[in-house]
Amino acid sequence: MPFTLATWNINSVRLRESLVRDLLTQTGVDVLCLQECKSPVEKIPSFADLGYGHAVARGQKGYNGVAILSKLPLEEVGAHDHVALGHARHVAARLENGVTIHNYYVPAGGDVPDRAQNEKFGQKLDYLTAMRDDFRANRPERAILVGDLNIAPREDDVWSHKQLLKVVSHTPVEVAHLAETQEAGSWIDVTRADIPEGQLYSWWSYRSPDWDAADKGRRLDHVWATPDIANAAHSSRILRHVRGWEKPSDHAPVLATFDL
Amino acid sequence: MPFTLATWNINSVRLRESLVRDLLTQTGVDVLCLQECKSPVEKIPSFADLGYGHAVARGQKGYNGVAILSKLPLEEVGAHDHVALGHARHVAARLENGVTIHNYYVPAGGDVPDRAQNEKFGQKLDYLTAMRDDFRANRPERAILVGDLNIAPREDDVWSHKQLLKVVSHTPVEVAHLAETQEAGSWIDVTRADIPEGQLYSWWSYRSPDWDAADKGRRLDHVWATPDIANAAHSSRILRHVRGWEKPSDHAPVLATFDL
DNA sequence: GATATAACAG
DNA sequence: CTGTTATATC
Repeated sequence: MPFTLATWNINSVRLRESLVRDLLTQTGVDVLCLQECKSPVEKIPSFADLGYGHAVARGQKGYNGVAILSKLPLEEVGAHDHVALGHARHVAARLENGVTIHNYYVPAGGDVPDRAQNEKFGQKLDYLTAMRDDFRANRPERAILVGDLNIAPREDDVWSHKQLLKVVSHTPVEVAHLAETQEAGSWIDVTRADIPEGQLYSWWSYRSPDWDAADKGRRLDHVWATPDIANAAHSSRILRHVRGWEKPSDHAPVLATFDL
Repeated sequence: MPFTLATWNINSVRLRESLVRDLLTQTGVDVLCLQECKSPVEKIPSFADLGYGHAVARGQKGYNGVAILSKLPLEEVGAHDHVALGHARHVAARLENGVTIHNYYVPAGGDVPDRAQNEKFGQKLDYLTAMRDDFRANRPERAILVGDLNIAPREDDVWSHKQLLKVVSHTPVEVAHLAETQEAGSWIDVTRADIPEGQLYSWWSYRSPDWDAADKGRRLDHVWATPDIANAAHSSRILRHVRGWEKPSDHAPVLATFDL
């Protein structure tokens, strides 16, 4: 049974409930992973009427928050609080086909890319290290990892590699940490396996009103899979037009289909 | 030349720019006096494209603020800061026919109708006294006074005279202060001269979702004129339906026409 | 209930 | 620029 999965940083699931509904209706994805729900779990809207009767989530009042909405039955298999930040940044669930889905929202890391000056930057790096150590300790199998990892690793994942080398999300130290995390789980970057060439972005700042023309984007949102199922993946795509919807999130949904 | 004038507490002119445009387009009033613009003067939207190329205003950042928008040429003739509150609560302008328009936003007065317990209530009374003294010192002629006076003077200006006797806006001491202010300028209550009988409200609280059915209103917004021009007034009306517009102000516009 | 402000975070 | 949380005001 092939299934299609999407990851989307929604930047408030309550404010953008109608956008989530539009995405679900228009794409019919089987699984939607959301980040930055900014909502306690009990106040996350239900999408059961659209066929998404299965959901697992972690939430808190004004910040962070992750949710997995699904047409297919789901079993929650835990949630990490790496670095003990007390943040709702991860939840995991297993489908009936045995595939585990990890939904992550990695800390943004603040403005200054220096852990001596900026505590948040250190927490971001430590968070990635904790993820790495977890994957080393518990090697993932038949697993998919999606989410807003807040790092654009490749030169063609940003609008200007040179201008972003010292900008949080594309600094060499972050990219190195992300690479270690990826290697630790033998994760395959499904989006880039499918679309190996060319500029690819999933986020455009709110601060540029002319985001589409200026196109100063970054690929912060990712779909990864373990090698045992990575070759089942295809049809990866980023729904750029969603960034242009009325009152949009600053992130666009990233999709992939798995024949499993 | 007859001209029609409206007064409307808009509760943020920037948030409700489209409502102001709708009112101007649908009524074609010659002069619109706004209160609670909640905007610095330089950030008040322009309505010149609708024919309202003349405007005078006083404003401050988050509170108060008054503006007169006009199709007819206007000359600003000053603004009072009664009681030296530093609030933008009055502006006056003169039309080419020699009529002076005063636009007032009298302080609301807080919750407790006792100047010993509630400083704001004292300021409201003092504001009215200062208005009175000004009219005694400078007797108005060929003048119109409009605005949110935050007092419903008559029994039929409130949904329940009895239940509001101790509620700020309808207490005897406020009504007495308003009467002195009115007498000092020999002001005629144009709305009540035109519509002498029956309940008449211009404000319904946001706190009642069912404002229309419950109809617990108060007439806080007034149109007054000096005796030399008061008999030229007719066709007074309160646009109650505007209170039911999408994202409304809690006040409805009050209109009058003057044949001058 | 509905505006505003401010500080914080993205 | 766009969210959140608070608080203050009407």
